[in-house]
Amino acid sequence: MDFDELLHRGVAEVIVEAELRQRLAEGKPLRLKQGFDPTRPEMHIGHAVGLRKLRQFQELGHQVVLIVGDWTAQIGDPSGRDETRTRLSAEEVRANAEIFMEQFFRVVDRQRTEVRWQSEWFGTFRLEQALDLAGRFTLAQMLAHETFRKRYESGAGLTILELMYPMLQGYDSVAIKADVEFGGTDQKFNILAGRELMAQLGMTPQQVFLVPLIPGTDGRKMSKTFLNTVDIRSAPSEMFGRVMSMTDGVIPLYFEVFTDVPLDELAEIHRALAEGSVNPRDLKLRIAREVVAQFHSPDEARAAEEAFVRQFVQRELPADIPEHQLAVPTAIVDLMVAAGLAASKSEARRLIDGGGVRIDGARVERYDLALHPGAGAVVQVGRRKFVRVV
RNA sequence: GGGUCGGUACCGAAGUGGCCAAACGGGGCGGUCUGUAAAAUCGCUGGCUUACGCCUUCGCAGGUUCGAAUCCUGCCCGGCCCA
Repeated sequence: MDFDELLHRGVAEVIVEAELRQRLAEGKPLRLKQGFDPTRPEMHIGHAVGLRKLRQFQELGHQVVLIVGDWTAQIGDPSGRDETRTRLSAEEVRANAEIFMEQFFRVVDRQRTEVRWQSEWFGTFRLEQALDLAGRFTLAQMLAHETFRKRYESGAGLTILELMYPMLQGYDSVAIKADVEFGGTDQKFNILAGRELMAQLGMTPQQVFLVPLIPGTDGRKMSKTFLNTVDIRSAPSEMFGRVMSMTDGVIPLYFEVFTDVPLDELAEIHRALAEGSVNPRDLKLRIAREVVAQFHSPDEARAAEEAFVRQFVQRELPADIPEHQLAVPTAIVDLMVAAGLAASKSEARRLIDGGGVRIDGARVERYDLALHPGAGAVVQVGRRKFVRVV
């Protein structure tokens, strides 16, 4: 991969690009810092954009340094937050770190990664050092940060502790001698603080590498609250389906950031979409296949695709239907609740009223329809929930 | 510390004594259509009940009333203004 693609494909901003380019050209291994906030260990593929970048750098021989923010987790990153965040216990941090790393190393090469905990240097930090740090930044500098300024001006709570956050994150860079720090665009301020601090201490300031926020499957900001995420920990079939539900508008971008499809082919895809000479579904299948292959394996991706095509394109029953054991004849509504197809009997009835429930393909009309043990009947709710009665 | 406005279902937001399980919008779920896309369109969106109906819910706790989300008292939480 050439430097142009490395520094531009799926990248929001590089500061200072000319310097980083120079360092890359020198060919010496760079230390790439990636911080991790242990308050939020769950990742979706939006986060993977940055991980893929780290991997690409690793392929060129560079070293990733993953920092577990066990100390700053006590403060809570104020970036983009309106409220003070809750703190975590040491056990919670440890458990979250494990969850995080399991996902992280699905993309990033473990062999070329050094894992460091903030407590290594902050655990023995003296007040003297903390004061020295605080003395290197002015209030005006901190208030230049949009988040801080808004909270300060609106009269909402803003503690001195929170003002320390960027300094601590910056000190991490000093401690591990980072050459480049990676992060989302929301990390710009914090990473720049590190750059500033390093310069003050006579070190070569780290370069800033910012990756963009990727829209979710519906085109809005990818967020749990919109239910438009594709979670890295989701099972292959689930992941495949979630990717397939993407709206057409994000297809080109997803190709760009989640696959290695060459740039000229990317342009080709753009054109084909615009003139309607390709079925968008086929493009989506390809993205889904590549995404699942990355987080699981090519074999699982193939299996997920086959299952998907069978179930949703050919409209056949999925190969793998969960079974529900029955001891005595049971009314359909009770079965639905017991098998998790409906949250309550009232909901089960509403689903039946709405025509969303089928047994062996035939629409259910009555609430009291009985199912018998061992019948092997397949109960379907909506398009994707199935249970076989045994 | 004072003043003031407010806390309603997943979210936003009406309702200000009975017609309120609670308008409307969003989201979600389901039907039709389809490419598990979008757009359209129809229905549902507290629980129990085959059903009549019953039960729980409008920040929390009490009270007034035949009857309260709506009135009163206390408490908790938030916004704005003053100090």
